[in-house]
Amino acid sequence: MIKKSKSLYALLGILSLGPHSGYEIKKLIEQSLNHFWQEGYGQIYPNLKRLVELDLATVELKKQDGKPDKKVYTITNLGRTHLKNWLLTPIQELPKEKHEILLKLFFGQNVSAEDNIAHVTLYKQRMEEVLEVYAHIETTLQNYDDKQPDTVYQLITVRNGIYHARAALAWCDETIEILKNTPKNQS
Amino acid sequence: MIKKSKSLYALLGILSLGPHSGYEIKKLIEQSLNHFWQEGYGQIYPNLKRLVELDLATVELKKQDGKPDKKVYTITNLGRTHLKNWLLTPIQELPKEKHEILLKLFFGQNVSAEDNIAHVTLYKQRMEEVLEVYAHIETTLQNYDDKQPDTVYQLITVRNGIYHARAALAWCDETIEILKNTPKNQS
DNA sequence: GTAGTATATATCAATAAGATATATATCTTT
DNA sequence: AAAGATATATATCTTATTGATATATACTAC
Repeated sequence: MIKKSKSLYALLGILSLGPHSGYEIKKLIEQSLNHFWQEGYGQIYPNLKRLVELDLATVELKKQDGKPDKKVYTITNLGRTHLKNWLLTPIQELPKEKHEILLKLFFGQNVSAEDNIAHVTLYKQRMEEVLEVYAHIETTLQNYDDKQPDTVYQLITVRNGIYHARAALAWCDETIEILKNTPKNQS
Repeated sequence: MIKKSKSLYALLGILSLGPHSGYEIKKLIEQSLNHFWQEGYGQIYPNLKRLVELDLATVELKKQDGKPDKKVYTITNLGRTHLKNWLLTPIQELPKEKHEILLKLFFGQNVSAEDNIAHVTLYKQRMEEVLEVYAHIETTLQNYDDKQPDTVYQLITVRNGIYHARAALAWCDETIEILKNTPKNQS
């Protein structure tokens, strides 16, 4: 166990799939983990250095033609052990959300019902787009003939996104109906 | 508009409900906003100072019998204007979640299916407890005879929590079934 | 009387987020 | 061919946030 920070484990997890540079890791997180995890460069580069200092990864400078040189990080056996230890540790706490639209709605009596309906309508549109993206990823994963062992794990995380998005859409419909029947009480 | 930070608006929103001390605000956020918003003392006290500096709130020292003195903050008219401006601004982005269990499951091929099922089972238990809490709050809100204007807004935020929790539980059931049918592939 | 809890404010260190600086190279448009 | 946008790649800086801790008062329960 290193610390409470899960950033290092996120990086170790990515490196367990293969050697990567910091830039590649950022792209990978944006493409695959974005709906439940985010890391910025300000976290990735210092933490990759730390991984090397802790002997959990090694670095190698790779020269590329037509592109700037890159530093490729490879997980060590010690790194794999640390990752597995963390993967076996029971989850500590439930995810904490910072949900801007709910914060606005909680103080909704300061503005009109119409203004609040507008927020929910916009949120619904965004979530419909998100759901489409997830549905597309799901289809892609299901069409893999070669059932690689990690496909199942990618699938269940995407399925989580789909469940969440559908729940959000149902809540939007209910909320819009409730707010439509709210008497005007502009303060 | 002050900054990108929504902490100040969360504080202004609380103060729009009535004058409060920093300690009271912390308790209020823990009790009412916890499922979609969190603030620590390290945010609350410095930001209350900022609110006063920006003329968005005023302070008053209140002596109490049996309890330490407290500083009561009151929202100003300028503060209400700022709050309303923010409440009328369309939501900027979708909530970003840091979801520990999904991070672990994404790298789940590094351990056994049973280990991953254990995580989901624990998560399901936690979410069942959370759902019960929300359901209780919902009942309390619905039993208010005097339909205060802000009750509706509290209700829709709690309903959001209920939708989320139910979706999480359904996902847990599906995920456990999928993982039960996963061949052993301990790496 | 002393341990624990509640009230109340403040602050520090660690972590995280967001933005920007720097550099190389390609591709597209004028 | 110059200009501008985009992609690759790393690094860093400031601000924001979290989590923990320090300080103090006073009530409650054993």
